[in-house]
Amino acid sequence: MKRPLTRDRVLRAAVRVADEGGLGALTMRRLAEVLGAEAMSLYYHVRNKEEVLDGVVEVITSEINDLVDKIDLPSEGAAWKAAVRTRILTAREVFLRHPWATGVFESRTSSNPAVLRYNDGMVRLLRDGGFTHDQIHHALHALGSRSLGFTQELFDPGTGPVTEESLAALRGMADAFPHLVSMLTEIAHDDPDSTLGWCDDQKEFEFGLDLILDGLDRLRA
Amino acid sequence: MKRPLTRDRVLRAAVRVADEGGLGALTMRRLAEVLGAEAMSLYYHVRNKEEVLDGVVEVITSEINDLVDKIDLPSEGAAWKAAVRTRILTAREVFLRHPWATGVFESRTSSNPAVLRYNDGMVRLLRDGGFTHDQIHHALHALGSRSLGFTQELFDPGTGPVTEESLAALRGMADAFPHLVSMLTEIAHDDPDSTLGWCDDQKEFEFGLDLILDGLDRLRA
DNA sequence: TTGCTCGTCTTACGTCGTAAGGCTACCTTA
DNA sequence: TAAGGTAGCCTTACGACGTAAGACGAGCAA
Repeated sequence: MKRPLTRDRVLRAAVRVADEGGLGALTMRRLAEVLGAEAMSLYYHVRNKEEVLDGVVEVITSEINDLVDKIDLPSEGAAWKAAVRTRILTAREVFLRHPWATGVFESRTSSNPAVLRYNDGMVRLLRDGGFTHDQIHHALHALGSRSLGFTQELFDPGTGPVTEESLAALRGMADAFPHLVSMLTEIAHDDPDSTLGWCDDQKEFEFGLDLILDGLDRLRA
Repeated sequence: MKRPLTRDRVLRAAVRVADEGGLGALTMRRLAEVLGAEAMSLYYHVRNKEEVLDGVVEVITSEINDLVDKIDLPSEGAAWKAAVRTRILTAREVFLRHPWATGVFESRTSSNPAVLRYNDGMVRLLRDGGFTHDQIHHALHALGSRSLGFTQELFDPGTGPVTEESLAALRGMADAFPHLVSMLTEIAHDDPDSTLGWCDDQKEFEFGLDLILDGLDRLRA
């Protein structure tokens, strides 16, 4: 890395570092290292680490915008739903490439240009669908982070495949959490194709998304 | 603070420290200080800071469980919706008391007993409503963190009240984000009761919640 | 009395973000 | 062309963090 430092190069390098080593690896020193510079040199291009993280949000969101800008789908009237659905699932792909990034988005109320631009496009699609501005406002809040393609999961029976041990552990909790356990055992039984693990994140995301989009569709004038 | 240290006292103190100074104030040294001890003494009762944070999740969720356990509402058949709604809005109150806590929940896949117990109760209510186990599973994923009463907002026109300056700033962005700006100006105009700020978080939360609950209700057999 | 073990404290290490200021290469301007 | 300034990068150092290693004292068991 011999080229001169740039705010833009710094931010792109930050994404690269996090891609390789996770968010924990994103250190000012490590960031400088991959740029062939010293930590303090970064501060000429960036006020502090917070600004690096803000910049990361911007880089990721720009990546999303580049993708969704290429989508050319009708959005007038009833077509709004498919258009919004595609937009959101496209954005989601970016977060699948940068799994660490959701944590950064969660930690700041991002009002940078890229995020505003993404939301602007969202408002346009909903407007095409015939929603009022007030409805659109509610819709954006109802979608929350889902509009960018990710959700906060609190319920996760465990990553990894459904093993015999985990089923045994489940049976051990049947007394303490009877309803939960009987649900999970049925889930595991219904889907013996257990290599995928307990839950199919993508399917669940789409289920929740469709639930909301269908609900919104019913509100249209 | 002269009483002997306890894992439980440590965890409760952690919640207190975060309540007073935010999550950033939750330091092993600060935590020891409010307990009248030294930092390293904590490690006898707690493996590391991660375990403190896990414990904080447990304390907060227990606080939630204490509240929702007192709810005595019918949940059979169509009554499921009101029961779940009340449960979730009750949980939400706890996070309004501990605003910093959402960040802790987000940062870990919490499978501690308290969270399992909360989810167990949720499954029971949905079961009472007549949902299949498979539907309940989808429902829990669709609700995500909303089942505990909080959401990840990415869209926030700005905290604080709607001032003349912020409206002027809005007009300045009309060229870059036309749809977004025209929506926001209409929102601000429709609701001149601007002291509340741009968005009523509680109203928006309930809107999104009802959207999902209504959608689920239509799936019932 | 002796010795163990439980709970706490002292000291210290490595890592983090970053403040303060030094060094050089280049540009401006007389 | 010489003088001075500034842009860009670096060195050094500080305080805060999590925590490893082990010392210390009190209480109990033998």
